[in-house]
Amino acid sequence: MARTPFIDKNGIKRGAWSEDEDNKLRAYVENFGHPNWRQLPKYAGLMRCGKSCRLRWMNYLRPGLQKGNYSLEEEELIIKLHKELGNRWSTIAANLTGRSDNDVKNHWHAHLKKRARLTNINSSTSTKQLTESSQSQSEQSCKLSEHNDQAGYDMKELPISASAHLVDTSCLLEVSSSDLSKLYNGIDWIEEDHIFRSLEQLSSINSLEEQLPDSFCWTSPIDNFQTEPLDNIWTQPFDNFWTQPFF
DNA sequence: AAAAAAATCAACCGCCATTCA
DNA sequence: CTGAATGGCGGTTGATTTTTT
Repeated sequence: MARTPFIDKNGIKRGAWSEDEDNKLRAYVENFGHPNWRQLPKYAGLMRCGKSCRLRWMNYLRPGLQKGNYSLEEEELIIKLHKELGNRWSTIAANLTGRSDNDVKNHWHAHLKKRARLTNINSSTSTKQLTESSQSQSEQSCKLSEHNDQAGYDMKELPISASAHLVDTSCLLEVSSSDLSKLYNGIDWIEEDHIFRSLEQLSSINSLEEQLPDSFCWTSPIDNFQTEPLDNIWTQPFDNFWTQPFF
């Protein structure tokens, strides 16, 4: 993951930090603070440049930092703030406890970008409606075919069906067709390359739950699903499937 | 089992704003 | 005012790990 450590032509160490370096930096900052990052490595006994020390402290060593395991609430907040603020990562990170701007930025690019795009695609069905739909469990209908993916998200795996019903707040759409109900968790579902097929009776949902992302929010109206790889699904007959355009 | 592709994420780079001599 | 020093920010990279083929 990290870059291979090396000494540059000025005698400055670069690349991944060793545990020993971490300890030196941590010990120094905890005792003396960081009034001057450029001077710090000299006094802390580090061969790093000040910039590297600052980065290491801010993104990794700083107390109270939280790594990984973003909650659904955090992810939704990031998406919301990004929509309002754009790529102002430090401002966005400041609204989350224990997250560095670098970490938030990485998480955005790795996990949230596509989901946010779908949220935009679904903007004709507002967040308000999404919430109301979830609370009342009434079905809010929207035409998938009306959605225009201006952001260029690759929707190649999604068939267009007659209608879609929002069923909860975590980008879940229940897609209905004449003889088959399918469910997908927006982007996460596509990333997983699975389709969630509704079955009338299913003894267990364990296998599905294991494959869902941590952020997945299970909702009561959909009790029984099983997963199948997309390839399996697409080889099976499907009403109007091949005549319907993709989006 | 092996190779290729994708994902991950720590660290780097260049630029900008502010401070200060 | 000017310019150097500094902290901070956002875009990007790339080594390693994980997943897929």
